[in-house]
Amino acid sequence: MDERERVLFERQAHICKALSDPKRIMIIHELREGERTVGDLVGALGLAQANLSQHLAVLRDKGLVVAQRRGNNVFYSLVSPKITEACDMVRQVLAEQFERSQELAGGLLADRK
Amino acid sequence: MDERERVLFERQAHICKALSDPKRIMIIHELREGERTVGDLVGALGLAQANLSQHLAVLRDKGLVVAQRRGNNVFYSLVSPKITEACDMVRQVLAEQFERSQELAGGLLADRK
DNA sequence: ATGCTATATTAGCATATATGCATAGACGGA
DNA sequence: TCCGTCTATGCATATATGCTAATATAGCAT
Repeated sequence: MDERERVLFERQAHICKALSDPKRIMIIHELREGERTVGDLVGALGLAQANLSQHLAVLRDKGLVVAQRRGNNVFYSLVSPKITEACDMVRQVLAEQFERSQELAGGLLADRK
Repeated sequence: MDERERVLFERQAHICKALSDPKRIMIIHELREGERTVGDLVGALGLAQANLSQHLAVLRDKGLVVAQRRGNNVFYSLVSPKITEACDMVRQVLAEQFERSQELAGGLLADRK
């Protein structure tokens, strides 16, 4: 495993870390519909403004969202649709996990009859 | 945002958290070639056995890998190819980030001449 | 049983992260 | 300029994470 690859893995890990908080996933989920102001997000997600702003800062630092100030508001949007796709793939992993646990549950019922 | 969705986001976050460490990404990268014993992984990745074992435990707990004992060895493998796909999508996000920074760098050079 | 190899777990420490609260900064309007 | 609104930052604290070293468990062979 060479050094270059090691660095890539590290950066990949950083991106995943940005996605590893439910509130940040909610933010991304909301932004997939289009750009939103901080106030919009506070309303939609019911988070405290300061807290939301901190999570937005994390997403900004990892390069997943961009902020544009327009007048009194700051509009956030996703840097790339790939981000949504990545989240969707993780969702699919999750879906498979549920399927597997349903199979197990089904097995239990089958044993019973 | 209903309760059900909130729970999903939390579980999604847990999966991402499992992917948010470079060593664990290396493990997954290695496992995409097929199943590996803990010893194989120690050799391939150059991690301390105890440390590796802990990371494997994380991946196990989050349901991303499975362990099967055969004789004296424990073989690990990915539960699903979707996991690899999810990692690949994250990699693509990373790739886009590099492209963007190259564009910026290109802009600098252009300004200079 | 004993010992050997392979793997897992525990404890302790250092570092990082999330959160709430208070406050600071930016912008538009009077 | 002063005010009100929108957004960001700093600080204190609680919790989580990763690492190492030591120890425990499981299976195989003698």
